[in-house]
Amino acid sequence: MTIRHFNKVDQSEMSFFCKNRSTKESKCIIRRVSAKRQQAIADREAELLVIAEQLVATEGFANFTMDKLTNNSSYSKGTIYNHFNSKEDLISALCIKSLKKELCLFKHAATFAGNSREKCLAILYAYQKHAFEDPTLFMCVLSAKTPAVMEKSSPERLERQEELTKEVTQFCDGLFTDALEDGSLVLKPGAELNSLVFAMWAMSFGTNALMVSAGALDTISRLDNRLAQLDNANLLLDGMGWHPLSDQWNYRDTWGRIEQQLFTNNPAT
Amino acid sequence: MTIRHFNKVDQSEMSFFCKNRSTKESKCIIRRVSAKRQQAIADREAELLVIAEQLVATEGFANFTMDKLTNNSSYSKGTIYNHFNSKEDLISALCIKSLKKELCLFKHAATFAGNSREKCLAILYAYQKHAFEDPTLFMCVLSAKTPAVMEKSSPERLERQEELTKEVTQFCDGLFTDALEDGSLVLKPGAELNSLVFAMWAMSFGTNALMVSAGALDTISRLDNRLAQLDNANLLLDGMGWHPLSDQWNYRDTWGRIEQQLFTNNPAT
DNA sequence: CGTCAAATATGACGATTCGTCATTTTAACA
DNA sequence: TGTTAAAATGACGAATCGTCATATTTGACG
Repeated sequence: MTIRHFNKVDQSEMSFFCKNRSTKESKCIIRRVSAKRQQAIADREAELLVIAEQLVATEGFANFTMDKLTNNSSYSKGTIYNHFNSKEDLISALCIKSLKKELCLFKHAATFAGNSREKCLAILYAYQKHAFEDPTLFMCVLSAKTPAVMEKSSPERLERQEELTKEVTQFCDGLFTDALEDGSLVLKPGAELNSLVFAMWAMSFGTNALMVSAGALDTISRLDNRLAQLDNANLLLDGMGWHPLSDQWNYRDTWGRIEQQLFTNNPAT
Repeated sequence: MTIRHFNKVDQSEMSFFCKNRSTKESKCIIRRVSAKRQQAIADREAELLVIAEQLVATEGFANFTMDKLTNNSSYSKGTIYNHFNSKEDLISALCIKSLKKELCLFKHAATFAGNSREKCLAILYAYQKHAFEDPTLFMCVLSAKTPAVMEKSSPERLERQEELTKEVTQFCDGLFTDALEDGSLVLKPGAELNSLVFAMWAMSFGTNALMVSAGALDTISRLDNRLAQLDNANLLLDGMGWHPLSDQWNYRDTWGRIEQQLFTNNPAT
């Protein structure tokens, strides 16, 4: 069960290790932690997250315990609590992992060769793909917004979450700005760019959240999973007046091309 | 802290009491539980939910425990576990309470005197009002969709949740059907009524969920809370082609009238 | 009104799980 | 190789969960 080997992991994402262990009377000579060790810690954190994700996926959130994580990893409880100061903090970390994956997918999606509205759809395709391929991770984003988790996870991780969320929205801002510049999107009087971005975010988040978590309801299961996000987006983007409108362009075709060109054979991970 | 008195509560919502205690060798004469007692049980369940909600609101989900519920009520642990077979089951019950309140508000909203699109907005207004006035309860709906809760709450409650959700969507179906009949809404070729209802659901749910749970993010906090739901809805409904379109009608005015006529002085609860 | 059996309430208890901390181990640097 | 700070360990106390044997209450019936 235990995963043996991992590629090196970006250290900048490492948790703030040892934060409460600063010696009261610190010597003037502070021994710098070696890069090698730092790397080892970052790798281990990634390893722990993978194991945690597997456990959550197979046994469910409810049955996931820190003790099980301990038993399924090669580390001790104390070590694990050096990384995550509570179970909720770990959920928060999974949420961050999810956001980072999203951002990565989004950037890949933005390379789609097409008009501005098609690029927007590419992002949404990536979002949906993420939610469906990795529902555990996607649900972590949802769970992390839950008071139960927010209240007990470390301030550092909450801040990181916020940072990443902001980064995502800024990324989307860019898409809309481009569309405004090339004239395919024109702000209606009284409308703001911000509110358009928020609308798209709310719509796509709501769509994914309902599909993943309430997919069993027959109101939803009767829909075509692969097209729900596209259909919803088309309604909204038409409403914004983002050209070409859906009756002037075959976006179903676009959807297929996005899948083929960006997300087959050569997936970005 | 303990609440003393409650009005009578609909018994049909009572949890399936005593379900695992059927005597192995049941006598032929099954003594019927008196209506009075049934009522008492239903009342108590409502009372417990109110206390639980207060506790969650003041101390947060994370710090809410069944022991605290026990201490803050006049009943013992065993009695409480007769109502809710786990902490998660209780969350589920709160979710059901929330859905019932929503449905009630929606029905009240549907009495708004206006065209079909205005009625739709009235529903959304009610939805937003609920989310903002009672965020704890609204978040319960979110939490209840979380695997942690789904996995541990009783099948009966999960079923009830599903039932209520279905009832809400059918209610929305009605709105759309009316609009189709009076011609203010025309299905685009290839579109289905189902997917339009789902789109509106996803949009409004996503909007509320983000506003309530991520409201601290400055991307969101810069928006006008009271109008976000309206603005998003207008974009979407314009995209559906639901007449009168937002440039042909002053829906901001409608929004104000909804508030005044339906939700001031004489609120439905 | 008194009796009795079924329904319901109680809270002590065992089992988990959480998170901590005194101690041991590791590894960087001289 | 020796020294010392950082990091790992796992036993432990506290808190919570959910159960169950026992006590109490209810109300149908004589």
